[in-house]
Amino acid sequence: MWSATQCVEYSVSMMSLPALLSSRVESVVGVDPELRPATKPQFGHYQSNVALRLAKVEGKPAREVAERIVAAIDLDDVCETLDIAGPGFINFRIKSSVLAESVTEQLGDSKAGIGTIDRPEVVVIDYSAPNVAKQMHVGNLRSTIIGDCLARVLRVVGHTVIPQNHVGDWGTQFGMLVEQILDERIDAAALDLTSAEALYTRANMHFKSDRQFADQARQRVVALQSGDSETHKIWQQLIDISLAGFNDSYARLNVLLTDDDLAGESTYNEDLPAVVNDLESDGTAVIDDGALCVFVEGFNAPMIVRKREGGYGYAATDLAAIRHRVRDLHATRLIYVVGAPQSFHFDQVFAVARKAGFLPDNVSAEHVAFGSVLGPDGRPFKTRAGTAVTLDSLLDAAEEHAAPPIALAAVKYADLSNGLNKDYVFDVDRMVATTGNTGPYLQYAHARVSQVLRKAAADGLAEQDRVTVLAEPAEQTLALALSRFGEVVAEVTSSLQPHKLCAYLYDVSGALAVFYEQCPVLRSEGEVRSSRLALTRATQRVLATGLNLLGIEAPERM
RNA sequence: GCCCCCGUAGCUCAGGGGAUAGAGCACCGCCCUCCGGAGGCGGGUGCGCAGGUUCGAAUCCUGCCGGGGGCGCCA
Repeated sequence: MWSATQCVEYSVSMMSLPALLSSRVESVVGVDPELRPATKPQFGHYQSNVALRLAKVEGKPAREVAERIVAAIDLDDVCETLDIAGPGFINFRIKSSVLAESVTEQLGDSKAGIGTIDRPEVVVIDYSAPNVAKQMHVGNLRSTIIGDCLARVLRVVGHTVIPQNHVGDWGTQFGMLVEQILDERIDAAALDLTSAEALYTRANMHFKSDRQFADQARQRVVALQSGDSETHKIWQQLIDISLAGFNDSYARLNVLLTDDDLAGESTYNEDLPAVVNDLESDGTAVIDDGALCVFVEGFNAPMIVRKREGGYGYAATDLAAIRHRVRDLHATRLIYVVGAPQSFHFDQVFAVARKAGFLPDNVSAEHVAFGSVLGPDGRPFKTRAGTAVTLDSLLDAAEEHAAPPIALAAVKYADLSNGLNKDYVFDVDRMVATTGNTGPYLQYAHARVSQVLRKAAADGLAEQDRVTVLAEPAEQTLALALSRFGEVVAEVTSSLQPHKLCAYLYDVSGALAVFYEQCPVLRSEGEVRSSRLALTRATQRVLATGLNLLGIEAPERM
């Protein structure tokens, strides 16, 4: 059901080098040549297996097909002589003058080679969504920073991004919380997030152990939903202290979310009767065992939109949210950055929304399902005390190893650099590490190039803006890596996998490190020096821009 | 019972049907008269098991084994 977004076409305003190569080859062979970065330096810069695939169709030896293709392609202006290798791979080595020109163009581009999309969309991204009266913990971290990264990436290519923070501010637990506050005669306005969470725990225990209290809590939910003023006042106080706590966390995490992005579950409360009415009136939803259900083929359980007692569940809220995002916000792409355990729920909600007409065919809906955070024992992660690790304690631990911007980079990158799908094992030592494939390593690369450029400026060297010499392998490797930036960013806008951007930036940093060791910049002279300075500037821009897309600061000194 | 995800080096993880499967950590060496050593270079008997599709499978299909998650009135 997500195929609509998988075939979005990218046409960049500035044709990137890989795109140029690909289109030239395709014009000859008639199919996507599936150009890939070469797996080994001796195979050139890009490789294609198109001859092997065509050989099967044509019933001819692959090398023969490859020879015919190579003879027909005119790439003399872009590549060195094409090589045919192994069973029939075609290897492309870009002329260093072309590579140099490409990096020069990139350096002059305001977005460092990131293309702008032809058909901008309105994209709603649902992420973060912490629960009121609970501190943010490491589980909330993933949604928040992944969503933040995707928002930045989609925005930079030209989409209109509308973040929606679907805060958990509605439902049964608030009856429990309000009732506990009244029971303990607490002034809710005097609570902070930590004490509210403790209250939550007490309320939960009370609810389970005291039947009378549980009944009162249920009645309190009804009072809340019907607008009882005393109940609503206490609820609002809980919201206020929670939002203040969340904003502290967002500020500390340096993410873009603001109060403008808040759209908690409660905001859809008034829509629910109408939404459910729509479903019921056209027969999409039917009463079953007292509850109003939607049965969808392929799902072994119905989606309950209205409970037997008449209350609405979170399925109804999510349907209302979809309706709002499509009808009022005019979104054509909906993205949900929510944990993998919710996969069934979202599959079902999307299917029901399609059936009900809330989700037209021209609007896509994707669940970016990320894995759970596990402890070293492979079980969902808890502290020794059995509670989730708070965000603040994790950041505190990281700041014992490095200054705040570096520590934050370590934590964010440790998370973003993992594939989304899999659960990942939480390890404080690894998350706060600053050596190896880490956020601080990328920042360090940026700080090094910044240092070189700072010294160049101090030496009276004007900003160089042309790469003209790429004689050394280390220079070529770096230039080649830089030229791929736009493709990688475009890939992330469709696959929604931030770890690919991480891997790319790590590649660039590695190429930079080798260049830095082998190719003196300031101690070289003449055209070599000016070219290397330009290459250094291009590297700085790609690293700074890329880190920014990850939501990570790129300091010039560290 | 049914469904989804996962299983790759000692550990944590990348791998878009293609060439000799790669990083980081850890461990052992080496590299500072050299733009920043948070660095570079060198060191490896690893794709859970068994079939299948294919010229070619870590990747696709089937069945097992192992781990996690989900499956009508919590959100």
